[in-house]
Amino acid sequence: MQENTDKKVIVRFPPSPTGNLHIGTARTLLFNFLFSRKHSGKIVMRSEDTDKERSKPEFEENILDGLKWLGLSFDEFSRQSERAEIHKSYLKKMVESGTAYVSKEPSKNNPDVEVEVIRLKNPGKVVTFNDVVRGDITFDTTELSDFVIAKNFDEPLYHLAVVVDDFEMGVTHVIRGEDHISNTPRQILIQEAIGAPRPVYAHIPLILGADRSKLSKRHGATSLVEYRNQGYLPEALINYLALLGWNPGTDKELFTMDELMTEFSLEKVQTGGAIFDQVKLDWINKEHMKNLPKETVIKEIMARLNKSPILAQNSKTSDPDFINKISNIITQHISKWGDIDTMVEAGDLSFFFNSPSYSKELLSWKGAPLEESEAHLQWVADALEKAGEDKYSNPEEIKSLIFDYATEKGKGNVLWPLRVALSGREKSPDPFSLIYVLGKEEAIERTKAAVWKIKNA
RNA sequence: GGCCUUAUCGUCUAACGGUUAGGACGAAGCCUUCUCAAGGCUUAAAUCCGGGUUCGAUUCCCGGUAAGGUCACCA
Repeated sequence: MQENTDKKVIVRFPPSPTGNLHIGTARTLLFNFLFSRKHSGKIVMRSEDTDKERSKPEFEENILDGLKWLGLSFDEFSRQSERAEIHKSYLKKMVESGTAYVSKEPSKNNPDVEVEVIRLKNPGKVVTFNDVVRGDITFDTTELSDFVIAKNFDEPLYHLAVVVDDFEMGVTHVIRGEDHISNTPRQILIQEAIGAPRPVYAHIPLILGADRSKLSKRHGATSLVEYRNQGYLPEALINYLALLGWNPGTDKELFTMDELMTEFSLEKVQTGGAIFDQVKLDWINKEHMKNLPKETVIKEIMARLNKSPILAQNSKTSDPDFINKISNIITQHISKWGDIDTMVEAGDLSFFFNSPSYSKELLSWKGAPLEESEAHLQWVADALEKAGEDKYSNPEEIKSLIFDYATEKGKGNVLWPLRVALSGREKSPDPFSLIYVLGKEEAIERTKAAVWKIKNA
C-alpha cells in the first residue's frame, strides 16, 4: 500500500476523443490531478485517438475546454496517433524477440478478407497485482489467450499503446476507473514483454446512475458541457465530484480546489460505486454560490436575463444597479444559474420588469371585502408619497414606514393586497423588498393602479 | 455464462474488534412569516443473509445472495 513517494510522481490524463468530456472521465482526471498536485508530480495529457473511425478533433477540443473550465491543468500534451513510430518500434522488437507474432487470419469485420494482425505470445501465467484501493487482485491470464495488440505495425491497439506510452513517459501511478481492472492483467503481460516496470495501480469506483449501473446517457446529463450550460459552478462540480468516491475522514464537505489538493489521498478512496445525485450537487453549488463576489453574481444574472427572449428587450436587464437590487432575491431562489431561466419562463421574475396583471379578487386577503384592501392600499400609497427619497434606500426603511399601520390593521390585511398590487402574484418576495427594488415612483403607481382596479374594474 | 470487484439510513458517507452506529443531502414536523424563498430547531431513517473466530463483530475468515464491471481487429 505504498504511494511510492521516493521518486517523482507522474500521472496521466488519457481521455479518448470519441465523445464530449464525460462526467465520469472528469472525476477520474480530477483524482489524478489532486494526487499529482499533492505530491508535486507531473501530469501528462495524452489524447488516446488510436481509433481512427471514432476519434474527432471537436471532441478533443471539447475535452480540453472542459478541463480548462474545471481548472484541471496538465504539464505535457501529446496525441497517441502521433506516436505511431514509437509503437511500431516496440512492436518490431516484440516480434523479433518472439514475445509477439504476426498472424494471418480472416478479418473480423469482413470474414472473406484475410488480414495480418499482431498477437501477444501469452506465457499463460497467474498474475497478481496490488491495487492501492483494493489490495491484491489475482488473474489467471491463460483465459486471455494470445490477444491482439495491433491491427498491424502502423495501427497499434489500445493496450499496446497505453503500456508503451506509460513506460516512455515514465508514468508512476495509473489512477483510472474500476472498469479497467480486467484490462490490467493484459497490460501487465505487455509490460513484462517489453521489460517495462509496473506502475502503482489505483482503480477508483465507478459513478453510477440511479439504477446502480454505470452512468450513461439514459440516466440524463453525462457530458460536462451540459452541467456547464445548466449554470453549475466549476468549483462546485469539482467539490461534488471529489466527494463521489472519496472523503476526508472528517465531517467537512465543502472544499475549494486548494483544500482538496492538500487533503486528498488515495487511501481514503472508496471501494464501492457511487450514485450521481444531482440534488446534492445542487446543494453544493448553492453553497459555493454564496462565496461568489457580488460583481460575478450580477454579471451572471444579467447574462441569463439577456439571453431570455421574454426579457431581452427590457432595458432593466442591462442595468447593473437594478440587477444588484434583485440579486439577493434571485440567489435565494436558485441553486444554479440555469434556474434563472426556469424562473423567467414561469413568470417568477416578470414583476421586476413589467407592470403586473392580475384579477382584482387576488387583492383580497382571506376573503376580506375588497373595500378593505382598497382602503389599506390607499393609505400605503399616501405614505409612500409623503416619504422622502432617502426612505427608499433599503427595505428596512420602507418597512418602518408601513409596519406599524399593518400591525394595527392586521398584517395580512395590509401586506397581502400590497404585495399583490406590486407583484400580481400569490407568491413573491415581501412587499418591502419589492418597493425597494421598484423605487418610489413605480411602487406608488402600482399601488394606485390596484386601488383604481378595485374601484373601476 | 467465465473471470474480477463490491455490499452501513432513499443517496453520499464516518466508526484502533467494545459508540445510544455519527455527519451531510433529501424527506417530515415545528419556529419565523402576509405568500414564496432564505434561515433556525427537531424527528424518522441503515450495518444483505447464514455460519464461524472472539468475552465481544458494521469491522476478521468462510459460504451464500444481490449488484456492478469485463470478456473486440473500441478505448
